[in-house]
Amino acid sequence: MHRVTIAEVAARAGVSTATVSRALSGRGPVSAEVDRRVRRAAADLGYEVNPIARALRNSRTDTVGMVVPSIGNPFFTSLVESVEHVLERQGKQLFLCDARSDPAVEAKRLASLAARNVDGIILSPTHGVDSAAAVADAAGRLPLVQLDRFVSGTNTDWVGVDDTAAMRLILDHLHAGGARTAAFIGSQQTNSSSEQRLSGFHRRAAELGILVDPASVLLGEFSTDWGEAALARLVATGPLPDAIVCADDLIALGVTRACRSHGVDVPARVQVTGFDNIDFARLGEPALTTVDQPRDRIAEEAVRLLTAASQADTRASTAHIALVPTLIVRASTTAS
Amino acid sequence: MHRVTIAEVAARAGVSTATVSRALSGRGPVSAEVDRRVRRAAADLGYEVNPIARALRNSRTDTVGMVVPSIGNPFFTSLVESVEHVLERQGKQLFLCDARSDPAVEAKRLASLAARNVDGIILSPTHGVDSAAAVADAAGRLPLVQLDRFVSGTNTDWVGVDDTAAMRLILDHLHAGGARTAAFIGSQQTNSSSEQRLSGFHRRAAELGILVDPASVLLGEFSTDWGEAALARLVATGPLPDAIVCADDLIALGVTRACRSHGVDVPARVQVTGFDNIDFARLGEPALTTVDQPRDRIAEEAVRLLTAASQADTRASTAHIALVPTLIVRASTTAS
DNA sequence: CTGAAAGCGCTAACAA
DNA sequence: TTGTTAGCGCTTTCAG
Repeated sequence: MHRVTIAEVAARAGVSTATVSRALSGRGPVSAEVDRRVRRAAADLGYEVNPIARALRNSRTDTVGMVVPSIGNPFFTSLVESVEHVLERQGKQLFLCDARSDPAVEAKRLASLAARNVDGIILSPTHGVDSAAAVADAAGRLPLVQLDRFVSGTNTDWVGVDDTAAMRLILDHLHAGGARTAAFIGSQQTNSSSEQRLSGFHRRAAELGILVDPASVLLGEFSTDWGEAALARLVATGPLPDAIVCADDLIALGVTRACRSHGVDVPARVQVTGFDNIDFARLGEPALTTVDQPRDRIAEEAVRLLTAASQADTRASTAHIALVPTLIVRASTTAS
Repeated sequence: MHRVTIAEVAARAGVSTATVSRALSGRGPVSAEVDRRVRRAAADLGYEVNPIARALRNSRTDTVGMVVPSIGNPFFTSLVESVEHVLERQGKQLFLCDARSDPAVEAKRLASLAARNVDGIILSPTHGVDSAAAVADAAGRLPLVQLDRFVSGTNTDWVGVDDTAAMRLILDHLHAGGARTAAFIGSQQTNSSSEQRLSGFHRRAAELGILVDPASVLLGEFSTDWGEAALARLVATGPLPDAIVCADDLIALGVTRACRSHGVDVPARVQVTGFDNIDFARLGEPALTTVDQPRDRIAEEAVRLLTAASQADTRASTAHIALVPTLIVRASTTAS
């Protein structure tokens, strides 16, 4: 299985390798006649560029790296899909890595991507603090934009959703549905999404006069298991609130499932909301009211920022783009 | 942002680049003293190998490519997680690609992986027929093992689950639960999983004397939407069967959801089963009885086959490894 | 045990 | 417009 090289194409077309390179890459002057001969020869031989040789020469790979906290979380996979779609239009490849919610793994992946000379990195950081060193390091070496979450103390581009606005939408809706007390089930405050959503929750609840028992703010992780466990705890410890605001759809799915097994009626006894609008949110029982993240927009902006960063030599001021989310009303809440 | 090269390490250690290479890669004789000096210099300078240069020289990348039909399908993402886990133990990286259920995209990804000199490819093919050319081509260039599904007419290693055995488990269980008529909701017969599951279904149903109305074999795609649509069709066209066997969990989740909205009691009126045992199967209402695929085993075997294939020069006989699945009984069926 | 030198496949000066 | 040449960073003969 021999790999055809540019030299063989050159020989067959009767020109030099430089000319072949110019003809095939389309930059550099080539006469129409020679161009034709070269393309012909390349086609005959079944020539394909060797991206590795090209990368070594150019230190560019036309590849973007992406690192997400967990490929098992449907929100991130759909974000990946959006990003890949945008990149494809630019003829770039995506190199996807899973950090397995572990800053150490994440650091390895970032280093490896940088070593592989990807043209830029799109990262949704695993941890708001522990990810800092690796992120700063990677950002110092190549263009990097953070997605959805960001690491405190880093100074890179970021694009995500306005969590505070989202919480406003959610709480206003719950309030309209009659909620006067509320609980919050989220993840440990180890990432920005979690923090922003919780603080947005507290703020709007206060403004609306919705009571939040500190004991009913439960922080675990972004998973259905945690949602189930947290609801069990709420049931055990006291009277249920009118509404339970969850930091993401996985948690909310766990909560509604636990409500079913505990005989708690959703939304009649307690309203429940999610966050992200993953596909499965529709399928819960009841279907989840949630906040939709404009993934395609997020992906587009991220790629745009990356492209801009690779072109500008001067590190221009960094951008923080917070997109406005949309409330998706379904059966797990009462207001229309 | 300058990248440290082997030459700089050599200069600092007062040796040649060849010696540095030998010391750092650990092959080739190096005196203890020199070895220490080199490592010291490398550490001081923060040297990291350039994987691109190494790949160009060695035509090996320590990277395995993986192509799945859809990264949005949780079954495939969990398979990816398993594979990555196994590879990590061997110090290899995974390059993941999404074929978006499109043989044309898949072909591009395969070609691109081959061009990038990955050491091998793990593929779950999108289409049983249309994927053939690209798969054969890729398999001719480097080690390739198919996972879960396979393309007819190709001759590569394969590892997956014994679909026929799985259908036996499912139908025996449904039969024990009293089912005497059954429907099948699957995807178009464009991939082997689909075909095998359907034929396994028919065979065991016949053996057990379970009646299958040809009109109740509905083929669409692996998605919740299709599950919902198919159930609506079953409801519209006639008396429901005692059981609905779905070709994967996504379909089953759609079916149970539609059952709720159509007021069909699961499992009292109709039993429903899924396939794959994705995380969300537990969360449906009712929780899904399904068949668990031993993902970790599948991943392990796949990587093992790949490694074997890269080492043997002679293309040994190809292996087809069908692992035995396990029935997971939950609330969507009646037998215990 | 170590160094010199060639070369993986490609592209960008520089010359012609 | 085209060819010659050097070199990206690394590994591996081949001499010493």
